[in-house]
Amino acid sequence: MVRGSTLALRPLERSRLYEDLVERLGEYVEEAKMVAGDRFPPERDLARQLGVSRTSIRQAMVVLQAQGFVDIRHGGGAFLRRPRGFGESLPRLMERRRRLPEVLEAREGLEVKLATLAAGRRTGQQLVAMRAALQRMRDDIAHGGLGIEGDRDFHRAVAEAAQNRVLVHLLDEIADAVQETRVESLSEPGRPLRSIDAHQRILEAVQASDADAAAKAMLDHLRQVADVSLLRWEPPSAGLADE
Amino acid sequence: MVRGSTLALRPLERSRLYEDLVERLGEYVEEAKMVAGDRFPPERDLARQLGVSRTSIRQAMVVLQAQGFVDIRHGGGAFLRRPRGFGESLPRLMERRRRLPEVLEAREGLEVKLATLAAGRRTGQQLVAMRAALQRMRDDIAHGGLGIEGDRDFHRAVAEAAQNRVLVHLLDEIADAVQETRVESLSEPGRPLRSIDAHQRILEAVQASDADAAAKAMLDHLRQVADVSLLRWEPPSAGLADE
DNA sequence: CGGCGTCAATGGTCTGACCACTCATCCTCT
DNA sequence: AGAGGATGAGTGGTCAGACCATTGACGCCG
Repeated sequence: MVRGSTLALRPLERSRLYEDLVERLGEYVEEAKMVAGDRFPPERDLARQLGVSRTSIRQAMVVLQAQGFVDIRHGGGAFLRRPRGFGESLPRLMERRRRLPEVLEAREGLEVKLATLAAGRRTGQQLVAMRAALQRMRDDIAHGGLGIEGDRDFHRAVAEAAQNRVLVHLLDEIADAVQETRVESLSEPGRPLRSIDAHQRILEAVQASDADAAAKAMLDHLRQVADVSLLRWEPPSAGLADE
Repeated sequence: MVRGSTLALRPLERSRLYEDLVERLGEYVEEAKMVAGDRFPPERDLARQLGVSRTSIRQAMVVLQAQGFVDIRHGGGAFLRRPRGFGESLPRLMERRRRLPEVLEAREGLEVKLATLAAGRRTGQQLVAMRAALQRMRDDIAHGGLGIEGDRDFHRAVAEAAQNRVLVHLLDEIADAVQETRVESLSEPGRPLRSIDAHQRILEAVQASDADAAAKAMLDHLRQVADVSLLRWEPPSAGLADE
C-alpha cells in the first residue's frame, strides 16, 4: 500500500527508444545551432546515422510534432519551430520532486485566476457541484478520511465554473503534481478541518460573485497548502544548476 | 507577405492519419464508458478493427502517451489515465480564433504571477535583458516598426527572471496564440508608444523588487492588450455550445 | 499448498516496400 | 526570351510482416 517508501527498489522504468531519440534530437538542435525555421535532416539519414529504424525516428518526430516543437510537412521535410525547451515535456520536467515548489507557484497563478473568473461566471449548477464536493469532503473527513477526492472535485468545480478551457487545460497538465501536494498537505495533522474552512470561504465568495474575495480566499488556501509541502521539500536556494 | 488575409484560400491541411486515430480513440473512450485505469484493446485488434496498420495505431498511442492521456506498459497493455479532454491538445484547442479571449485570461493568470515572482528573484543580468528588450522595442518603434520582437523578448525576460520553469513552460504552450494577440494589439494606432510606457512601469517595479507593483503593472498592461483584441473578436456571450 | 517454470498475450523495434506530396529543374510552346 | 507545364528526385506517410522483450496467468511439481 505504501508506495514510495522503498525508493531504491522502485520498478526502474526502461526508457523507450523514441524518448531517447527525442533527447538526441534535442542535442542535435543545440550542436547544430539550429534556429526556428531550420530544417532537420531527412528521416532516412537520421535513422542511418543514429543506427535505428525509420519507424523509431518517426515516433520521436510525431511526438515532437504533437508537442509543437517541430513542424513536419509531407514531402517537404521537418522544420524546427521552438528551439527553447526542445523535447522537454511537462510530465518529464516535473518528475523530480524538487519541482513541487514551482508547481505550487504555478497553481497559484492558475487557480487564483480561475477563482476570480468563477466568481463572475458561475452558474447555479456549478455552485451545486462545488457544494457537493465540499460536502463529500466533510463526510469523508468525518469518517476519518483525508477528504482528498472531495478536495480535488472542489477545485475541479471551481475551474469548470470559470468557463475557460485553456486555463483548465493548463491546470490539467500539472494535475499529477498538484495531486501530490494535495495528499501531502491533507496528511498533516489537523489540516483537513482547516481545509474545509478554507474551501467554505472560497465557496462563499464565488457564490456572492465577489471576485476579489474569491481570489484572496483561493490564495490564502494555496498558501496554507504550500506552507507544509514547500518548506519540507525545497531548501530555499533557487536558481542553481539544473541538469 | 500578408498571411491571414485570404482566409478561405488557406492551404487546407490534410489531417494525418494518427490524428484521426487519436480522435477515434477518444470516441471509443466515451462509447465504451472507459474510466481511469481501464485497459485499451490490444494494438493488433485496434489496427484490424480500424482498418489501419499497427504502425499508425502506435503513432497515435505514442502521442497520447506523451500527452499524458494513456499509460503504455510493455507486455501489459495500454491503460487510460485521464478521460477528461482526451486527445485534446492545446494547439488544437486554440486553433480557433474565438479562443483568444480565453488565451488573454490565461495569460493574465500566468504573467501576473511571473511578474510577482520576478520582482522577488530577478538577478542583475536578467534586469539587463529586460532593459535590452525594452530598448529594442523603442528603437524599432522609432523607426516605424511595431516593436513586436522587443515586446516578446521583454515578456520572455520577465518570465526568465521569475525562475520557475513550470510556469515558463505553460506560457510557452500558449505562445503562438499570445503572439497573435500581440500583433493585433500593437497594430492599433498609437498603441506601441503606450506599450512602451506600460513595459517601463513593469521594469521599474521589478527593478525595485516591488512584487505588488509588478503584478499591478503587468495586469494593467495585459488589460490594455485585451481591450482591443478581446472586444473585437468575441461577442461577450460565454458558455455556449462548443463543438 | 506454495513456489516456480512455462507460454500465450501484448507492447517494442526492425526491415523493406510502396504511396503521396513537394519542389527544383528542364522542356515546350508561344 | 519568357511563361507555362511536364518530369523526376527527394522526402514524409502508410503498410505488411517479422522477430524481440516483457508481462502475467496458468499449471506443473515438489
